[in-house]
Amino acid sequence: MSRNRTAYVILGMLSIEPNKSGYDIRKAVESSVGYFWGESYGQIYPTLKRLTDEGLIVPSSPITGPRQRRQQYSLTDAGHACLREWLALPFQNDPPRNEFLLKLFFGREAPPSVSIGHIRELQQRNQHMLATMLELESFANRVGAQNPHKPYWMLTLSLGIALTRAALDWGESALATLSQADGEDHSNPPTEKHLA
Amino acid sequence: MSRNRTAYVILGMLSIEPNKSGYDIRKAVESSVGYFWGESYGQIYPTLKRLTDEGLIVPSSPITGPRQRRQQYSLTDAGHACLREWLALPFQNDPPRNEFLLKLFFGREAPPSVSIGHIRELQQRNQHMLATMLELESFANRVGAQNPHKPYWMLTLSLGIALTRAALDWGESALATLSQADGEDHSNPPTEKHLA
DNA sequence: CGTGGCATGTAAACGGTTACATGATTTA
DNA sequence: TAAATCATGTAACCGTTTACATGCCACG
Repeated sequence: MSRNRTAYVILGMLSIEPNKSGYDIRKAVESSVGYFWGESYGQIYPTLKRLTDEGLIVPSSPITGPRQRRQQYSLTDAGHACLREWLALPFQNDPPRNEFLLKLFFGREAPPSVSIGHIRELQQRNQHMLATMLELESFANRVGAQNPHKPYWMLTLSLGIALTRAALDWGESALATLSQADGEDHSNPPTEKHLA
Repeated sequence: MSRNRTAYVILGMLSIEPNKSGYDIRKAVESSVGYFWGESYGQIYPTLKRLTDEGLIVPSSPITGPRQRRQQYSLTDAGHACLREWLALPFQNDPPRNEFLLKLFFGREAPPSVSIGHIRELQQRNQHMLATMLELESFANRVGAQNPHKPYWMLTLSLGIALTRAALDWGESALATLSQADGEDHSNPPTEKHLA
């Protein structure tokens, strides 16, 4: 039943702003929902073709020949309806896969410095993410005050910001905990046995 | 270069407690790291065979015939080393894909009640998750006080708890925001046009 | 003895990324 | 016109899930 989610990303982006090419869509995804969703060209272009075949989108501007530059698309009424239908369906939580937490969970197999290093790296990435999202937030506040999508965009942003802040707080105390343990507990990692 | 992550989950679980079967490993994953990692049998069993071929694990108990019941495995020294090597490698953050946020981002395409419903559903799932994790936490505190893995397990748990709490807080205020908007703004969702 | 659940395993399909190929446009 | 970059597209591969097949064991 459930179709490719990439299709709905495309429909959604075109519903916000018509006349977008595959390239445009990719860019828009990256710069708006990039912190919780990713798409690759290898997924976008075939899906654009499929959606066209199904009549959910239409090529809107220059159709000059194969490999033309900047082929743009817009939603049809059917496409619009399809998007709304999907929106009303219950969301699935995508299977959780957090390699950072996985390594931390098995952390006792290695010296504490390994886990400490991972947490420091996580902190850096989160600080960077936080800065990006705050920038996006203030940008959205300055521009487009009356954009009807804005309330929803701000909601997604504020969740991202809240989660990242919580993670940063956690990281601080986790580093404190592990540094302390590192000082006390040196025999922890079970080192290679010296067998013949 | 990078091999299947399932392999490391298996190595990690066997490093914590040897003599586990594929079934055991699946159960252990579900009940310990289930809130940030998932594995399916279709992934575990082939990987067990491959790891055996590569000498990273060994079948430890009854080898009676094909399809024997409860074939168990343990780590070899090579397997142990392989696990530690992987632990020290930088973690990759898995591509973010949050369908809830995606639907919320496009939320203005539908009536506010749709987004409100999704957020309510999210709140319920998160409350359930929080309860599970808090239970796990108190269990870990009661039992296994001197388990050497415990500090690391508690760290992963506390991050999960912190993130879930942050999400719940966000959900409350998001519901308030949207309910308010729902009252004021009824013309928002562009409804189906009445064309012949 | 037979039924239901436990445990193992496999094949096929799927969603997605990666790497590559290619044309078209800008810029120097 | 040469080089760089923009934009489109495709084929191969990969990890994972799903559905199914199959025996084994416990329990009525």
